[in-house]
Amino acid sequence: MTRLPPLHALRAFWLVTRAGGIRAAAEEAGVSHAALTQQIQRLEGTLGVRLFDRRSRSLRLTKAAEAYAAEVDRAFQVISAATHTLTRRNASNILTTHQFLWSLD
Amino acid sequence: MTRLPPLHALRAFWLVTRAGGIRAAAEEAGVSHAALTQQIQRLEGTLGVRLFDRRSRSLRLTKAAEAYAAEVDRAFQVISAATHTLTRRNASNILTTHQFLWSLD
DNA sequence: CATCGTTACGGTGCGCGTAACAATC
DNA sequence: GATTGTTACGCGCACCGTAACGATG
Repeated sequence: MTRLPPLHALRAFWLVTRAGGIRAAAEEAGVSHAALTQQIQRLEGTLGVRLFDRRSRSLRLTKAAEAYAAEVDRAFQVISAATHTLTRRNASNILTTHQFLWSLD
Repeated sequence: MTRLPPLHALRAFWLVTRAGGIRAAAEEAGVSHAALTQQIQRLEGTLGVRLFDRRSRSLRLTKAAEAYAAEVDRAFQVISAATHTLTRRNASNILTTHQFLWSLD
């Protein structure tokens, strides 16, 4: 049985865990922090699992979410690397402004 | 530099490569075949790479796309497995009808 | 003529931004 | 008061369905 979570929400989760915070992740990815908050709430809702401990004004991964974050990171890096090798250099001119969001250094 | 393609389009690509055809993939995933066609066109457009050879009325992976399909398959299986272990059994009742689409056996 | 992929056309909810808020350092 | 995450509100297009089409075995 193969069932995927909402992928854009998963991407937001991935960015936040990498950056260590919502606002940092938002700036890196070029999106608003409100968007990331919504996506993470959606992910927690659909999974039925609390992914972050809200402590004061910072986020920390739940124990259950730590292993998950590691696997998600692995998966997105695979996708990123494969996409990069596929499109040597003929892609950047076709991407719309919307795809240019969500690109990190 | 980390840049992700449109993830729903990538998911469609994944389904089609697994099922060996658009209509088969659509039936498996519980979506319309027209939706899959659109997603794959979007993916090819944003990547700037032709992923399938259209021969008569069947699809065959391009040489360039073969390695890509393998990596994409790996990534989605990682996500699927990790999500499954994270949500032992407390998730299925929260999923909306929309998430129930795109679930395979 | 049954089945394939593509195209045409609309509707709707997801994904996003802007702007405000509450809370901690 | 500077900075954090959250909430409120609204907009546009990505995403999907239905229905028709052209083409091949």
